[in-house]
Amino acid sequence: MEAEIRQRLDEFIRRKGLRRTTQREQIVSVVFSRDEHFTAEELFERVRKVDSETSRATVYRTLGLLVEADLLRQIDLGENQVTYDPNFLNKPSHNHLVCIDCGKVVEFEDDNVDIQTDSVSRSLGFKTVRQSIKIEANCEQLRLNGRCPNLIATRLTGKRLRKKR
Amino acid sequence: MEAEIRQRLDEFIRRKGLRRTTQREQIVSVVFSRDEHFTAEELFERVRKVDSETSRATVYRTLGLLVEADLLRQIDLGENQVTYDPNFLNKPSHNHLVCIDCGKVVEFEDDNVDIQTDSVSRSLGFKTVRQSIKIEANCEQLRLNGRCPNLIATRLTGKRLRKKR
DNA sequence: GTTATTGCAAATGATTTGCACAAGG
DNA sequence: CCTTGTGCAAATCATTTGCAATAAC
Repeated sequence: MEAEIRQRLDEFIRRKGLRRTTQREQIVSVVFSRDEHFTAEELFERVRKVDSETSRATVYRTLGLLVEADLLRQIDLGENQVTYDPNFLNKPSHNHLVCIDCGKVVEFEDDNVDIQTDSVSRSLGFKTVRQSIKIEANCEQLRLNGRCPNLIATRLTGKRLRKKR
Repeated sequence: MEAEIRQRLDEFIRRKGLRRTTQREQIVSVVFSRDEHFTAEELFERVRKVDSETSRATVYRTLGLLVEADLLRQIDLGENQVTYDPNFLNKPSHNHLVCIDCGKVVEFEDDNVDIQTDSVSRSLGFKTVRQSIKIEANCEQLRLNGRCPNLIATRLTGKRLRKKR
């Protein structure tokens, strides 16, 4: 994975007449070191642990680059900050289900859904380039058993639940 | 339509122990006087024409109320501001296709899509509460004939194309 | 050497909030 | 009256930008 990312990025950098810098290298390796979604601020903090000099501005600028190079995608999870998803290289057509009970985000790929949405596009006279689906849903286990396995899993892994505000 | 909105809003206001104010009445009637999507700022300008005293803060606060009452929905069209959609009362399960060529937004409802996404939810152990789908697509007519009827229609009706930035 | 890139701090822009006054019930 | 709502201006918060210094190529 790493290799393909480097390659794509180098290609992008060459094509655009940009430069390979230490900061970009570091940011990219932090971005793709995990498959979790993140915000710019969260990335900034992670990057700072690797290099305490890197500025917030450079993080934002590099994020813009990665999105432009289509290595990273912005997704809308209903927060006030933009969320970034590093998993589109592995799962080019995945979408997101957000648990209303615990905030957990589940990624899914489903060909039938894609077929249906493509069909909608076509019938409207368009050709789908990309789509984003967000399903907000309740956990059935919680409703039936009063316990949400996702909630528990989420607590255990320490993943962030819903945003404060 | 108007009647049902008033009724729902009154019910919401009563239930929450809120008050009916001139500003709220005016804002609501402006919001539902058209079926176009709008931003808070655009609404503010429209409201100002009716009552030049109304503040931006009240517009924002009322928007929050309407969303909470589920009379209005926030949608993500990839702009930097939140977009509001007043059409969910008429079309409870509609979604959006955005033309990459001209920025036109087309609303669509499709039962098959809903069936597929519900099925995805179920298979993951969830129960869908709501979903939002954004299809980004190219206009086939533009590709085939070099002309985009939507683009033309959009120009004629003077609707806003893509955001500046 | 050029030209792109960085870090910093200041600017921006949308949205929110504290507060004194006004208005609904 | 008593409490909620409003307008105003200031505050927030994420993100962007101008600029002088720094680093790619």
